[in-house]
Amino acid sequence: MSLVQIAGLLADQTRAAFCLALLDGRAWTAGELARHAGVSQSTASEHLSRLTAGGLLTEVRQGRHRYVRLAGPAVADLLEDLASFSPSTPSPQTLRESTRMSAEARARTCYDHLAGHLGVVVSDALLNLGLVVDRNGLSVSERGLEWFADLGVSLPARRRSRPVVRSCLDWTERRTHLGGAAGAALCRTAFERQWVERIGSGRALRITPSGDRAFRELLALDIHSII
Amino acid sequence: MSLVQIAGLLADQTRAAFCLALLDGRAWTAGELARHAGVSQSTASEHLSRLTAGGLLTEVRQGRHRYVRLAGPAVADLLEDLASFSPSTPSPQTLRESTRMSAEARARTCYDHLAGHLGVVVSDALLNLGLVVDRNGLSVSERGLEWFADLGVSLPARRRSRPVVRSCLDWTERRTHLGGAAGAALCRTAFERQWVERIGSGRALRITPSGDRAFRELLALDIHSII
DNA sequence: CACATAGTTCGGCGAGGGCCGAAGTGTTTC
DNA sequence: GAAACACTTCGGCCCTCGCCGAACTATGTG
Repeated sequence: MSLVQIAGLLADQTRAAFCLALLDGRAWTAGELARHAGVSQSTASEHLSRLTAGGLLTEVRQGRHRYVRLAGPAVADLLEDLASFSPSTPSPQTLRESTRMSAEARARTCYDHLAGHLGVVVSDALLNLGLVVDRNGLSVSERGLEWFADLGVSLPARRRSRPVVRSCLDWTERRTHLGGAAGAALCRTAFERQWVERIGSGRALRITPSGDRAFRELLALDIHSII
Repeated sequence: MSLVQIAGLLADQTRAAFCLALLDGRAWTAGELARHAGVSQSTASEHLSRLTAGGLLTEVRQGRHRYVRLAGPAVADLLEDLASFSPSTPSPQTLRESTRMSAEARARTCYDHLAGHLGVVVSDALLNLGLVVDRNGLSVSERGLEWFADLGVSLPARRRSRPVVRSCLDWTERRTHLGGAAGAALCRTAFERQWVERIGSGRALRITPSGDRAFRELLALDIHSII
Protein backbone atom coordinates (compact mmCIF):
# COMPACT_ATOMS: atom_id res chain seq x y z
CA MET A 1 0.00 0.00 0.00
CA SER A 2 1.38 3.34 -1.02
CA LEU A 3 0.97 6.57 0.86
CA VAL A 4 -1.72 7.58 -1.59
CA GLN A 5 -3.71 4.41 -0.98
CA ILE A 6 -3.46 4.68 2.79
CA ALA A 7 -4.62 8.28 2.63
CA GLY A 8 -7.40 7.21 0.28
CA LEU A 9 -8.70 4.75 2.84
CA LEU A 10 -9.07 7.57 5.35
CA ALA A 11 -10.42 10.05 2.81
CA ASP A 12 -13.95 8.73 3.06
CA GLN A 13 -16.46 9.87 5.62
CA THR A 14 -17.73 6.39 6.42
CA ARG A 15 -14.36 4.70 6.65
CA ALA A 16 -13.04 7.52 8.80
CA ALA A 17 -16.05 7.18 11.09
CA PHE A 18 -15.25 3.47 11.43
CA CYS A 19 -11.64 4.14 12.34
CA LEU A 20 -12.46 6.88 14.80
CA ALA A 21 -15.00 4.64 16.49
CA LEU A 22 -12.35 1.94 16.73
CA LEU A 23 -9.94 4.38 18.35
CA ASP A 24 -11.32 3.21 21.68
CA GLY A 25 -9.31 0.03 21.20
CA ARG A 26 -12.32 -2.25 21.34
CA ALA A 27 -13.52 -4.66 18.69
CA TRP A 28 -16.75 -3.79 16.92
CA THR A 29 -18.94 -5.95 14.75
CA ALA A 30 -19.61 -4.98 11.16
CA GLY A 31 -23.25 -4.32 11.96
CA GLU A 32 -22.46 -2.06 14.86
CA LEU A 33 -20.18 0.04 12.71
CA ALA A 34 -22.76 0.19 9.93
CA ARG A 35 -25.37 1.51 12.34
CA HIS A 36 -22.89 3.89 13.92
CA ALA A 37 -22.00 5.43 10.56
CA GLY A 38 -25.53 5.30 9.17
CA VAL A 39 -24.86 3.13 6.14
CA SER A 40 -26.20 -0.20 4.95
CA GLN A 41 -24.55 -3.45 5.89
CA SER A 42 -23.41 -4.08 2.37
CA THR A 43 -21.64 -0.76 2.26
CA ALA A 44 -20.00 -1.37 5.60
CA SER A 45 -18.88 -4.82 4.54
CA GLU A 46 -17.01 -3.48 1.53
CA HIS A 47 -15.42 -0.70 3.53
CA LEU A 48 -14.19 -3.13 6.16
CA SER A 49 -12.70 -5.39 3.51
CA ARG A 50 -10.75 -2.48 2.09
CA LEU A 51 -9.58 -1.27 5.49
CA THR A 52 -8.32 -4.71 6.47
CA ALA A 53 -6.71 -5.25 3.07
CA GLY A 54 -4.92 -1.96 3.57
CA GLY A 55 -3.55 -3.11 6.88
CA LEU A 56 -5.36 -0.55 8.99
CA LEU A 57 -7.68 -3.05 10.64
CA THR A 58 -7.47 -6.66 11.70
CA GLU A 59 -10.48 -8.88 11.94
CA VAL A 60 -11.55 -11.86 13.99
CA ARG A 61 -14.40 -14.03 12.77
CA GLN A 62 -16.47 -15.33 15.64
CA GLY A 63 -19.49 -17.32 14.59
CA ARG A 64 -21.52 -15.21 12.25
CA HIS A 65 -19.89 -12.03 13.50
CA ARG A 66 -17.00 -10.15 12.01
CA TYR A 67 -15.15 -8.42 14.79
CA VAL A 68 -12.79 -5.73 13.70
CA ARG A 69 -10.28 -3.54 15.49
CA LEU A 70 -7.35 -1.24 14.73
CA ALA A 71 -4.34 -3.16 13.49
CA GLY A 72 -2.04 -1.63 16.07
CA PRO A 73 -0.92 1.46 17.94
CA ALA A 74 0.74 2.85 14.82
CA VAL A 75 -2.68 3.17 13.21
CA ALA A 76 -3.99 4.98 16.25
CA ASP A 77 -1.02 7.33 16.09
CA LEU A 78 -1.69 8.05 12.45
CA LEU A 79 -5.33 8.80 13.17
CA GLU A 80 -4.44 11.12 16.03
CA ASP A 81 -1.89 12.82 13.80
CA LEU A 82 -4.44 13.40 11.08
CA ALA A 83 -7.09 14.50 13.52
CA SER A 84 -4.73 17.06 15.02
CA PHE A 85 -5.04 19.08 11.82
CA SER A 86 -8.73 19.54 12.44
CA PRO A 87 -9.92 22.05 14.99
CA SER A 88 -10.17 20.00 18.15
CA THR A 89 -13.64 18.87 19.07
CA PRO A 90 -15.28 21.14 21.64
CA SER A 91 -14.90 20.18 25.28
CA PRO A 92 -18.51 19.01 25.95
CA GLN A 93 -18.24 16.32 23.28
CA THR A 94 -14.91 15.11 24.56
CA LEU A 95 -16.27 15.05 28.08
CA ARG A 96 -19.34 13.13 27.06
CA GLU A 97 -17.18 10.76 25.08
CA SER A 98 -14.89 10.02 27.97
CA THR A 99 -17.86 9.53 30.26
CA ARG A 100 -19.39 7.07 27.86
CA MET A 101 -16.14 5.21 27.42
CA SER A 102 -15.45 4.84 31.10
CA ALA A 103 -19.02 3.67 31.59
CA GLU A 104 -18.50 1.00 28.97
CA ALA A 105 -15.23 -0.04 30.55
CA ARG A 106 -17.11 -0.69 33.78
CA ALA A 107 -19.96 -2.72 32.38
CA ARG A 108 -21.38 -3.35 28.95
CA THR A 109 -22.82 -6.02 26.72
CA CYS A 110 -20.68 -7.97 24.30
CA TYR A 111 -23.09 -9.25 21.68
CA ASP A 112 -25.43 -11.03 24.09
CA HIS A 113 -23.44 -11.45 27.31
CA LEU A 114 -21.78 -9.34 29.98
CA ALA A 115 -18.43 -7.71 29.34
CA GLY A 116 -16.20 -4.98 30.69
CA HIS A 117 -14.99 -5.07 34.27
CA LEU A 118 -18.27 -6.61 35.37
CA GLY A 119 -17.96 -9.42 32.85
CA VAL A 120 -14.45 -10.31 33.94
CA VAL A 121 -15.32 -10.22 37.65
CA VAL A 122 -18.30 -12.49 37.14
CA SER A 123 -16.32 -14.94 35.02
CA ASP A 124 -13.48 -15.10 37.53
CA ALA A 125 -15.90 -15.72 40.37
CA LEU A 126 -17.64 -18.55 38.50
CA LEU A 127 -14.29 -20.19 37.86
CA ASN A 128 -13.25 -19.79 41.49
CA LEU A 129 -16.44 -21.43 42.61
CA GLY A 130 -15.82 -24.28 40.21
CA LEU A 131 -19.03 -23.59 38.38
CA VAL A 132 -17.54 -23.68 34.93
CA VAL A 133 -14.55 -25.74 33.96
CA ASP A 134 -11.87 -24.00 32.05
CA ARG A 135 -10.19 -26.96 30.43
CA ASN A 136 -9.67 -28.04 26.91
CA GLY A 137 -13.16 -27.28 25.72
CA LEU A 138 -15.10 -25.32 28.27
CA SER A 139 -18.10 -26.82 29.95
CA VAL A 140 -20.34 -26.35 32.96
CA SER A 141 -19.70 -28.50 36.01
CA GLU A 142 -22.39 -30.37 37.98
CA ARG A 143 -22.34 -27.68 40.65
CA GLY A 144 -22.56 -25.11 37.90
CA LEU A 145 -25.70 -26.67 36.52
CA GLU A 146 -27.24 -26.54 39.99
CA TRP A 147 -26.18 -22.93 40.41
CA PHE A 148 -27.82 -21.94 37.16
CA ALA A 149 -30.90 -23.98 38.06
CA ASP A 150 -31.16 -22.22 41.43
CA LEU A 151 -30.96 -19.00 39.52
CA GLY A 152 -34.00 -20.13 37.56
CA VAL A 153 -32.02 -20.46 34.36
CA SER A 154 -32.35 -23.63 32.37
CA LEU A 155 -29.24 -24.16 30.38
CA PRO A 156 -29.92 -26.01 27.15
CA ALA A 157 -28.56 -29.55 27.23
CA ARG A 158 -25.37 -29.49 25.28
CA ARG A 159 -26.43 -29.64 21.71
CA ARG A 160 -24.20 -29.24 18.79
CA SER A 161 -25.75 -25.87 18.09
CA ARG A 162 -24.11 -23.34 20.34
CA PRO A 163 -21.35 -23.93 22.87
CA VAL A 164 -22.74 -23.68 26.36
CA VAL A 165 -19.79 -21.67 27.52
CA ARG A 166 -17.22 -19.90 25.47
CA SER A 167 -14.36 -17.73 26.54
CA CYS A 168 -14.59 -14.36 24.86
CA LEU A 169 -11.73 -11.90 24.73
CA ASP A 170 -12.56 -8.65 26.51
CA TRP A 171 -11.17 -5.70 24.54
CA THR A 172 -10.93 -3.29 27.42
CA GLU A 173 -9.77 -5.70 30.10
CA ARG A 174 -7.58 -7.73 27.74
CA ARG A 175 -8.86 -10.84 29.46
CA THR A 176 -11.42 -13.48 28.67
CA HIS A 177 -14.92 -13.47 30.02
CA LEU A 178 -17.89 -15.80 29.88
CA GLY A 179 -19.70 -16.02 26.57
CA GLY A 180 -21.70 -18.78 24.98
CA ALA A 181 -25.17 -19.92 25.95
CA ALA A 182 -24.44 -19.69 29.68
CA GLY A 183 -23.12 -16.16 29.37
CA ALA A 184 -26.13 -15.14 27.31
CA ALA A 185 -28.54 -16.73 29.78
CA LEU A 186 -26.89 -14.99 32.70
CA CYS A 187 -27.03 -11.68 30.87
CA ARG A 188 -30.69 -12.16 29.98
CA THR A 189 -31.50 -12.95 33.59
CA ALA A 190 -29.62 -9.88 34.78
CA PHE A 191 -31.73 -7.73 32.49
CA GLU A 192 -35.03 -9.41 33.44
CA ARG A 193 -34.39 -9.01 37.16
CA GLN A 194 -33.15 -5.46 36.64
CA TRP A 195 -29.71 -6.13 38.02
CA VAL A 196 -28.45 -4.05 35.15
CA GLU A 197 -29.99 -1.53 32.79
CA ARG A 198 -28.77 0.17 29.67
CA ILE A 199 -27.30 3.66 29.74
CA GLY A 200 -28.67 5.45 26.71
CA SER A 201 -28.59 3.63 23.41
CA GLY A 202 -25.07 2.25 23.55
CA ARG A 203 -23.64 -0.93 24.99
CA ALA A 204 -22.90 0.59 28.39
CA LEU A 205 -24.68 -0.79 31.44
CA ARG A 206 -25.51 0.58 34.84
CA ILE A 207 -25.54 -1.85 37.78
CA THR A 208 -28.54 -1.23 39.97
CA PRO A 209 -28.31 -1.41 43.79
CA SER A 210 -30.27 -4.65 43.84
CA GLY A 211 -28.04 -5.97 41.08
CA ASP A 212 -24.98 -5.14 43.11
CA ARG A 213 -26.36 -7.11 46.04
CA ALA A 214 -27.44 -10.03 43.87
CA PHE A 215 -24.11 -10.41 42.09
CA ARG A 216 -22.16 -10.27 45.34
CA GLU A 217 -24.40 -12.84 47.01
CA LEU A 218 -24.61 -15.25 44.11
CA LEU A 219 -20.89 -15.16 43.50
CA ALA A 220 -19.94 -15.20 47.18
CA LEU A 221 -17.89 -12.09 46.71
CA ASP A 222 -16.60 -10.60 49.94
CA ILE A 223 -16.27 -7.10 48.59
CA HIS A 224 -18.09 -3.89 49.31
CA SER A 225 -19.22 -3.28 45.76
CA ILE A 226 -18.88 -5.35 42.64
CA ILE A 227 -17.44 -2.50 40.60
CA MET B 1 -10.52 20.98 7.54
CA SER B 2 -11.67 17.66 8.86
CA LEU B 3 -9.63 14.50 9.06
CA VAL B 4 -11.41 13.25 5.96
CA GLN B 5 -10.53 16.35 3.99
CA ILE B 6 -6.88 16.29 5.03
CA ALA B 7 -6.63 12.65 4.05
CA GLY B 8 -8.39 13.46 0.79
CA LEU B 9 -5.72 15.98 -0.07
CA LEU B 10 -3.07 13.29 0.25
CA ALA B 11 -5.15 10.63 -1.47
CA ASP B 12 -4.22 11.81 -4.94
CA GLN B 13 -1.12 10.68 -6.78
CA THR B 14 -0.22 14.12 -8.05
CA ARG B 15 -0.77 15.99 -4.80
CA ALA B 16 1.15 13.34 -2.90
CA ALA B 17 4.03 13.65 -5.36
CA PHE B 18 4.02 17.40 -4.73
CA CYS B 19 4.17 16.97 -0.97
CA LEU B 20 6.86 14.31 -1.09
CA ALA B 21 8.97 16.51 -3.33
CA LEU B 22 8.51 19.35 -0.87
CA LEU B 23 9.68 17.12 1.97
CA ASP B 24 13.18 18.39 1.30
CA GLY B 25 12.16 21.64 2.95
CA ARG B 26 12.83 23.76 -0.09
CA ALA B 27 10.42 25.95 -1.99
CA TRP B 28 9.43 24.83 -5.47
CA THR B 29 7.69 26.78 -8.17
CA ALA B 30 4.37 25.60 -9.55
CA GLY B 31 5.98 24.81 -12.89
CA GLU B 32 8.73 22.72 -11.36
CA LEU B 33 6.21 20.64 -9.47
CA ALA B 34 4.07 20.23 -12.58
CA ARG B 35 7.04 18.89 -14.54
CA HIS B 36 8.11 16.73 -11.63
CA ALA B 37 4.71 15.07 -11.38
CA GLY B 38 4.11 14.94 -15.11
CA VAL B 39 0.92 17.00 -15.23
CA SER B 40 -0.06 20.19 -16.98
CA GLN B 41 0.38 23.56 -15.37
CA SER B 42 -3.33 24.08 -15.07
CA THR B 43 -3.71 20.85 -13.17
CA ALA B 44 -0.82 21.69 -10.89
CA SER B 45 -2.23 25.12 -10.22
CA GLU B 46 -5.51 23.73 -8.98
CA HIS B 47 -3.81 21.15 -6.83
CA LEU B 48 -1.60 23.76 -5.21
CA SER B 49 -4.59 25.94 -4.44
CA ARG B 50 -6.29 23.07 -2.69
CA LEU B 51 -3.18 22.11 -0.73
CA THR B 52 -2.62 25.65 0.50
CA ALA B 53 -6.31 26.09 1.31
CA GLY B 54 -6.08 22.92 3.36
CA GLY B 55 -3.17 24.30 5.35
CA LEU B 56 -0.63 21.76 4.18
CA LEU B 57 1.37 24.24 2.11
CA THR B 58 2.22 27.92 2.32
CA GLU B 59 3.01 29.97 -0.70
CA VAL B 60 5.12 33.00 -1.49
CA ARG B 61 4.45 34.95 -4.66
CA GLN B 62 7.62 36.31 -6.16
CA GLY B 63 7.16 38.08 -9.47
CA ARG B 64 5.52 35.72 -11.87
CA HIS B 65 6.47 32.72 -9.77
CA ARG B 66 4.45 30.93 -7.14
CA TYR B 67 6.82 29.45 -4.63
CA VAL B 68 5.35 26.82 -2.40
CA ARG B 69 6.63 24.83 0.57
CA LEU B 70 5.36 22.65 3.40
CA ALA B 71 3.43 24.66 5.96
CA GLY B 72 5.51 23.37 8.84
CA PRO B 73 7.23 20.45 10.53
CA ALA B 74 3.88 18.98 11.56
CA VAL B 75 3.05 18.41 7.90
CA ALA B 76 6.38 16.69 7.37
CA ASP B 77 5.67 14.49 10.37
CA LEU B 78 2.29 13.53 8.98
CA LEU B 79 3.81 12.65 5.62
CA GLU B 80 6.50 10.54 7.23
CA ASP B 81 3.85 8.86 9.33
CA LEU B 82 1.77 7.99 6.30
CA ALA B 83 4.78 6.90 4.29
CA SER B 84 5.84 4.55 7.05
CA PHE B 85 2.89 2.35 6.16
CA SER B 86 4.31 1.76 2.72
CA PRO B 87 7.20 -0.62 2.23
CA SER B 88 10.23 1.64 2.45
CA THR B 89 11.77 2.61 -0.84
CA PRO B 90 14.75 0.44 -1.77
CA SER B 91 18.15 1.64 -0.71
CA PRO B 92 19.53 2.61 -4.15
CA GLN B 93 16.79 5.16 -4.69
CA THR B 94 17.23 6.62 -1.26
CA LEU B 95 20.98 6.83 -1.81
CA ARG B 96 20.57 8.55 -5.14
CA GLU B 97 18.06 10.89 -3.58
CA SER B 98 20.29 11.86 -0.71
CA THR B 99 23.21 12.40 -3.09
CA ARG B 100 21.11 14.67 -5.24
CA MET B 101 19.86 16.60 -2.25
CA SER B 102 23.27 17.20 -0.75
CA ALA B 103 24.51 18.29 -4.16
CA GLU B 104 21.72 20.83 -4.37
CA ALA B 105 22.47 22.05 -0.89
CA ARG B 106 26.01 22.83 -1.99
CA ALA B 107 25.21 24.70 -5.18
CA ARG B 108 22.17 25.08 -7.36
CA THR B 109 20.26 27.59 -9.39
CA CYS B 110 17.31 29.46 -7.95
CA TYR B 111 15.27 30.45 -10.96
CA ASP B 112 18.07 32.33 -12.75
CA HIS B 113 20.70 33.01 -10.11
CA LEU B 114 23.00 31.10 -7.78
CA ALA B 115 21.69 29.55 -4.58
CA GLY B 116 22.60 26.99 -1.99
CA HIS B 117 25.79 27.31 0.01
CA LEU B 118 27.54 28.81 -3.01
CA GLY B 119 24.91 31.49 -3.42
CA VAL B 120 25.10 32.54 0.20
CA VAL B 121 28.91 32.64 0.22
CA VAL B 122 28.97 34.78 -2.90
CA SER B 123 26.35 37.16 -1.58
CA ASP B 124 28.11 37.57 1.75
CA ALA B 125 31.41 38.29 0.02
CA LEU B 126 29.83 40.91 -2.21
CA LEU B 127 28.33 42.62 0.81
CA ASN B 128 31.65 42.48 2.69
CA LEU B 129 33.44 44.09 -0.24
CA GLY B 130 30.86 46.84 -0.31
CA LEU B 131 29.83 45.93 -3.83
CA VAL B 132 26.15 45.81 -3.13
CA VAL B 133 24.38 47.93 -0.60
CA ASP B 134 21.86 46.28 1.59
CA ARG B 135 19.75 49.22 2.59
CA ASN B 136 16.18 50.18 2.20
CA GLY B 137 15.90 49.12 -1.41
CA LEU B 138 18.97 47.24 -2.52
CA SER B 139 21.31 48.72 -5.06
CA VAL B 140 24.79 48.32 -6.49
CA SER B 141 27.54 50.66 -5.26
CA GLU B 142 30.00 52.54 -7.49
CA ARG B 143 32.66 49.99 -6.72
CA GLY B 144 30.18 47.28 -7.45
CA LEU B 145 29.48 48.66 -10.90
CA GLU B 146 33.20 48.67 -11.58
CA TRP B 147 33.52 45.12 -10.28
CA PHE B 148 30.79 43.90 -12.58
CA ALA B 149 32.29 45.88 -15.48
CA ASP B 150 35.69 44.29 -14.90
CA LEU B 151 33.94 40.98 -14.98
CA GLY B 152 32.69 41.90 -18.43
CA VAL B 153 29.11 42.12 -17.27
CA SER B 154 27.11 45.17 -18.20
CA LEU B 155 24.40 45.66 -15.66
CA PRO B 156 21.34 47.30 -17.14
CA ALA B 157 20.94 50.89 -15.96
CA ARG B 158 18.28 50.82 -13.35
CA ARG B 159 15.05 50.70 -15.22
CA ARG B 160 11.72 50.25 -13.65
CA SER B 161 11.55 46.79 -15.11
CA ARG B 162 13.51 44.47 -12.89
CA PRO B 163 15.34 45.32 -9.67
CA VAL B 164 19.06 45.22 -10.20
CA VAL B 165 19.59 43.36 -6.97
CA ARG B 166 17.10 41.57 -4.85
CA SER B 167 17.54 39.54 -1.74
CA CYS B 168 16.13 36.09 -2.19
CA LEU B 169 15.47 33.70 0.65
CA ASP B 170 17.52 30.53 0.39
CA TRP B 171 15.46 27.53 1.43
CA THR B 172 18.32 25.27 2.45
CA GLU B 173 20.54 27.88 4.09
CA ARG B 174 17.63 29.84 5.56
CA ARG B 175 19.46 33.00 4.59
CA THR B 176 19.14 35.53 1.80
CA HIS B 177 21.28 35.46 -1.30
CA LEU B 178 21.73 37.70 -4.32
CA GLY B 179 18.92 37.67 -6.83
CA GLY B 180 17.69 40.28 -9.27
CA ALA B 181 19.36 41.35 -12.49
CA ALA B 182 22.85 41.35 -10.92
CA GLY B 183 22.40 37.84 -9.55
CA ALA B 184 21.13 36.60 -12.89
CA ALA B 185 24.03 38.25 -14.74
CA LEU B 186 26.56 36.72 -12.39
CA CYS B 187 24.98 33.31 -12.79
CA ARG B 188 24.93 33.63 -16.58
CA THR B 189 28.62 34.60 -16.58
CA ALA B 190 29.46 31.66 -14.35
CA PHE B 191 27.83 29.32 -16.84
CA GLU B 192 29.45 30.95 -19.91
CA ARG B 193 32.92 30.76 -18.41
CA GLN B 194 32.30 27.25 -17.14
CA TRP B 195 32.79 28.11 -13.52
CA VAL B 196 29.80 25.91 -12.84
CA GLU B 197 28.01 23.22 -14.78
CA ARG B 198 24.78 21.39 -14.24
CA ILE B 199 24.66 17.95 -12.65
CA GLY B 200 22.13 15.95 -14.61
CA SER B 201 18.83 17.58 -15.35
CA GLY B 202 18.06 19.07 -11.94
CA ARG B 203 18.98 22.37 -10.36
CA ALA B 204 22.18 21.07 -8.80
CA LEU B 205 25.51 22.58 -9.90
CA ARG B 206 29.07 21.37 -9.85
CA ILE B 207 31.79 23.96 -9.32
CA THR B 208 34.66 23.37 -11.71
CA PRO B 209 38.30 23.77 -10.62
CA SER B 210 38.65 26.95 -12.67
CA GLY B 211 35.40 28.19 -11.19
CA ASP B 212 36.68 27.56 -7.70
CA ARG B 213 39.79 29.67 -8.45
CA ALA B 214 37.77 32.41 -10.14
CA PHE B 215 35.26 32.79 -7.32
CA ARG B 216 37.98 32.91 -4.66
CA GLU B 217 39.99 35.50 -6.60
CA LEU B 218 37.07 37.72 -7.57
CA LEU B 219 35.63 37.73 -4.10
CA ALA B 220 39.00 38.02 -2.34
CA LEU B 221 38.21 34.97 -0.29
CA ASP B 222 41.09 33.69 1.78
CA ILE B 223 39.88 30.14 1.93
CA HIS B 224 41.16 26.92 0.49
CA SER B 225 38.00 26.08 -1.41
CA ILE B 226 34.81 27.99 -1.91
CA ILE B 227 32.61 25.07 -0.81
C1' DC C 1 -36.63 -28.74 8.85
C1' DA C 2 -38.13 -23.75 8.87
C1' DC C 3 -36.82 -19.35 10.42
C1' DA C 4 -34.05 -15.35 11.89
C1' DT C 5 -29.85 -12.95 11.76
C1' DA C 6 -24.98 -11.38 10.21
C1' DG C 7 -22.53 -10.72 6.60
C1' DT C 8 -21.17 -10.85 1.41
C1' DT C 9 -21.58 -10.21 -3.57
C1' DC C 10 -23.39 -8.04 -7.51
C1' DG C 11 -25.65 -4.60 -10.65
C1' DG C 12 -26.60 -0.15 -11.40
C1' DC C 13 -27.11 4.69 -10.32
C1' DG C 14 -25.29 9.29 -9.48
C1' DA C 15 -21.93 12.55 -7.72
C1' DG C 16 -17.40 13.99 -7.47
C1' DG C 17 -12.97 14.73 -9.05
C1' DG C 18 -8.72 14.56 -11.94
C1' DC C 19 -7.26 15.68 -16.31
C1' DC C 20 -6.47 18.53 -20.40
C1' DG C 21 -6.59 22.37 -23.79
C1' DA C 22 -7.98 27.00 -24.67
C1' DA C 23 -8.42 31.45 -23.27
C1' DG C 24 -7.24 35.05 -19.91
C1' DT C 25 -4.23 37.66 -16.29
C1' DG C 26 -0.08 39.42 -14.59
C1' DT C 27 5.06 39.88 -14.90
C1' DT C 28 9.39 40.32 -17.16
C1' DT C 29 12.23 41.07 -21.26
C1' DC C 30 13.46 43.33 -25.55
C1' DG D 1 4.43 48.24 -27.48
C1' DA D 2 5.30 43.40 -28.62
C1' DA D 3 6.72 39.05 -27.21
C1' DA D 4 7.81 35.51 -23.91
C1' DC D 5 6.76 33.42 -19.78
C1' DA D 6 4.47 31.69 -15.34
C1' DC D 7 0.39 30.97 -13.78
C1' DT D 8 -4.95 30.87 -13.41
C1' DT D 9 -9.70 30.06 -14.83
C1' DC D 10 -13.09 27.70 -17.44
C1' DG D 11 -15.51 24.04 -19.96
C1' DG D 12 -15.91 19.51 -20.86
C1' DC D 13 -14.53 14.65 -20.87
C1' DC D 14 -14.12 10.44 -18.50
C1' DC D 15 -13.29 7.47 -14.85
C1' DT D 16 -13.61 6.27 -10.11
C1' DC D 17 -16.06 5.42 -6.14
C1' DG D 18 -19.60 5.46 -2.57
C1' DC D 19 -24.14 4.11 -2.10
C1' DC D 20 -28.20 1.13 -2.10
C1' DG D 21 -31.31 -2.88 -2.81
C1' DA D 22 -31.70 -7.58 -4.06
C1' DA D 23 -30.07 -12.00 -4.05
C1' DC D 24 -27.04 -15.18 -1.77
C1' DT D 25 -24.14 -17.71 1.95
C1' DA D 26 -23.26 -18.96 6.54
C1' DT D 27 -24.37 -19.28 11.26
C1' DG D 28 -27.32 -19.84 15.06
C1' DT D 29 -32.34 -20.88 16.96
C1' DG D 30 -36.61 -23.51 17.67
